[in-house]
Amino acid sequence: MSKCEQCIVRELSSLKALNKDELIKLANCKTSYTIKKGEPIFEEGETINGIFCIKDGVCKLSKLSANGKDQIVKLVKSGELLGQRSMISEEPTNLSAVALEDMDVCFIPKQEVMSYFTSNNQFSMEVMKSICSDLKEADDHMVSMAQKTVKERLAETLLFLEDTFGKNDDGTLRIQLTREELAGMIGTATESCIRLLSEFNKSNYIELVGKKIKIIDKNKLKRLSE
Amino acid sequence: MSKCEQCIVRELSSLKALNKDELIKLANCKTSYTIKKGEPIFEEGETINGIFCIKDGVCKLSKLSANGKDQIVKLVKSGELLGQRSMISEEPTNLSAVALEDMDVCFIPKQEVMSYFTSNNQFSMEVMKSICSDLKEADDHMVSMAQKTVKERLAETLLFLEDTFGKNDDGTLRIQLTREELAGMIGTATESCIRLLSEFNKSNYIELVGKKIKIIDKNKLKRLSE
DNA sequence: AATATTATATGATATTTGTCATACTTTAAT
DNA sequence: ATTAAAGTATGACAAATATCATATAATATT
Repeated sequence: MSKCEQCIVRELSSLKALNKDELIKLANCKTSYTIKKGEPIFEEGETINGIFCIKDGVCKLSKLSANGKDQIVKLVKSGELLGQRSMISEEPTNLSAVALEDMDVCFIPKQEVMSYFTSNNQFSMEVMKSICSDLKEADDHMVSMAQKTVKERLAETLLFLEDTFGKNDDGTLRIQLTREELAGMIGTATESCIRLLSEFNKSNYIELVGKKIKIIDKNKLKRLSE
Repeated sequence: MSKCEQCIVRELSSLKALNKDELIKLANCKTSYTIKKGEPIFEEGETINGIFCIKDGVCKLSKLSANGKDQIVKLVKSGELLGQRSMISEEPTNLSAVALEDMDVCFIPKQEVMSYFTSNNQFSMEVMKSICSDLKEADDHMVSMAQKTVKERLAETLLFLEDTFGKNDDGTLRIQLTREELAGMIGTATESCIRLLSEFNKSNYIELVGKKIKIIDKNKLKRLSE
């Protein structure tokens, strides 16, 4: 059982509002474990009795739609918390969380989080702010989906992926998504996604290095996305 | 200056967690006013230093997209609070709020709300829950936008409007939206929306009574929306 | 190593949706 | 009351996107 004090999640998430005593309590009640790429952290419909701290790795939050396609709602990366929404609402989650890479995760039981809510007002405010920020993102995302073309959304998403997850040494996007997953992010058919990637490739906006994607012309993509 | 105790907003919103003393304080610091149909409560980019209580009427929360179309993100009706997101984030709002009918509204200054957050933990939890519920709705809405056809979304939206705002005596939807606004809700061109309404009309799923819409076959619409 | 499976790619085609033009109807303004 | 403006409606067409078919490449399995 490691201490939580130097953990990246404590540094970056709402947990930064916790004091020393609370951190010690936290270290004693958390459970940590690893999740292999492709495995779920939780699935649509489950009740979540606590929150997950992402120490390492990235996962996708997705929802299976009526037509059988998996819509990716959000990517969550190390330093972030997961499951707050469902825990606070006391409702089963509407999303599945599946690891895109091997992950290190901790689980904090609900009881513990609730005790912070009552004892530490700053923590409550931090959590509120982070949910508000999710809400703003979700609204903006919704407007994108409703008003932008698939091409615009693909350009936007590629830029987002580079900004958020960075590049490998060879310049390709560090985060590894299949074409199907990328299509699931922008809300389109896999074939349409592949076709547009080819088009971007031919136009020299991006370069396809096997399955990997390298952004060549950020400005063009940015202009395209607006 | 009226008391807040019997107000519908106090009954239905997070304000139900306030105690007597807090309600008296609230009644003393709130400002109430009316807003005419078509007028804004606030506009995209404004900083919001408090929350609005909707005593009567309905307003639309919308965002102007790059292509000049107004995407309606949410409708807010009497009994609900407005502006929490922006106030808590301490960021300018990303949405405009415009009255769809004449409205009665109260404004509670930020300072006052913040004092409830520190003094009344149950109030904080209620606000958190309501934002979480907005977030869930936004995510679901996003998936709809991404995965459903315009026809499915129109069917879904018509059912939502009847369920949420009810019917007039003649069976038409109580909430009065222009075709452009309805198109703005489902994220499509006004002409496409009108065309599909005509189609639904011909198929006897709905009846167009002038500008008003009357749902005839709920089940067919429900099946269509899935 | 050989085979099966999955992911990526592309063509052909159908369907959906947007755009532009125009007419008609209702509402607002003078 | 007349005119202007805005909202509703529909046709014709273009553009975007999905679907189905098939080929190839990469990966996993035996």
